[in-house]
Amino acid sequence: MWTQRDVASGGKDLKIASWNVNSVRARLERVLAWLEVERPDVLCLQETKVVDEAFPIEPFEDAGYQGITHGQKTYNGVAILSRTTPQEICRGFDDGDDDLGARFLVAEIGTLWVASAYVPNGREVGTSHFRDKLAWFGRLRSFLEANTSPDQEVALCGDWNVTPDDRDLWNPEERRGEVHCHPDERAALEHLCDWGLTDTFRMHHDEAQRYSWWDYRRLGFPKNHGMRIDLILATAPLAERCVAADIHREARKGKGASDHTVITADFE
DNA sequence: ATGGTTGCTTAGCAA
Repeated sequence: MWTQRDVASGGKDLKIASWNVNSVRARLERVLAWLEVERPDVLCLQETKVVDEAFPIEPFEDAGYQGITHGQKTYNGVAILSRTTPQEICRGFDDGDDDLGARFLVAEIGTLWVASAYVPNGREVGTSHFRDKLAWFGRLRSFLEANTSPDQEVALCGDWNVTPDDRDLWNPEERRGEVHCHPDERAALEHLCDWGLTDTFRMHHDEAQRYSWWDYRRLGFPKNHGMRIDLILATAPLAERCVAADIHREARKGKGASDHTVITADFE
C-alpha cells in the first residue's frame, strides 16, 4: 500500500487527522485554512451536522481531497476526506439496531482502513443515553470482529466522548464518576482497545493537561479547562509505524472555533 | 442546582 501512496503523495509518510468540527458549514473556512497548511493525507470529521446532499464537498475537492460522507439533518454526521480515493466500506454498524444518528463511517484507502466515529455523548450517568453509549462501544467491537482484523492496518479516528484516564481532564477529582470519566466508560474504551488498538497520542506523550475539547459555556479554553476525548486509535501494524502524534491547540483559538480542536498522527 | 456558549432551526434541543 505504501507504494501506491508514494506515488500519490510524493513521499512514504502518512498523516491522518481527526476533527470534531461542530458543523462543517460553519467551520468551512477554518478547516480549509488548516488543511492548506498541514496537508494531511486523510481527515476524519465528526459533527458535520448536514445531510449528504448539502455537504460542501466542492471546496474540499478544490483543495485536493475526495470525500465520503454519512450525515443527517441538524445533529451528528461524519465524513472522511482523503487525497487518494476513499472506497466506502460501511456506514453505521449494519447490525440492525438503532443507529443513534449518523455516527460511524468506514473507508478503505489503499489497503488501509479508516473510520470516523462520533460516540454518543451519554448525557448523564444512569440514563438510557448513557447505557446506549456503553453499548455503542460493544457494537463497534463486534463490527470490527466481524469485518476486519487487528492484523490489518486500521485507524479509528474520532470523538470518543471518554477521557482515557485522569491525565485527560483538568478536574478529575471534581468530576469523578461523572459522564466522560466514569469507570464504565473507561472500561468500555479499554475493552475496545483490547481488541488490538493503541492510543497513538500516548505512544509519544505522557503528560497531563493536553486536551482536545474545551467547553464553550464555561469559557474553558483560555483557562485550559478541557478534556482529551478525541483519539486516533491504530492497530499494531499501523501503530508500529507511528512516529508522531499531536493535538493542534492553535486551531481552537480565536472567534469561530469548534469546541474541539484537530488531532493528528503521523506514520512512516 | 445552575450557569455559561454555540449551531441548527427558528423555540427548543443537543452538546
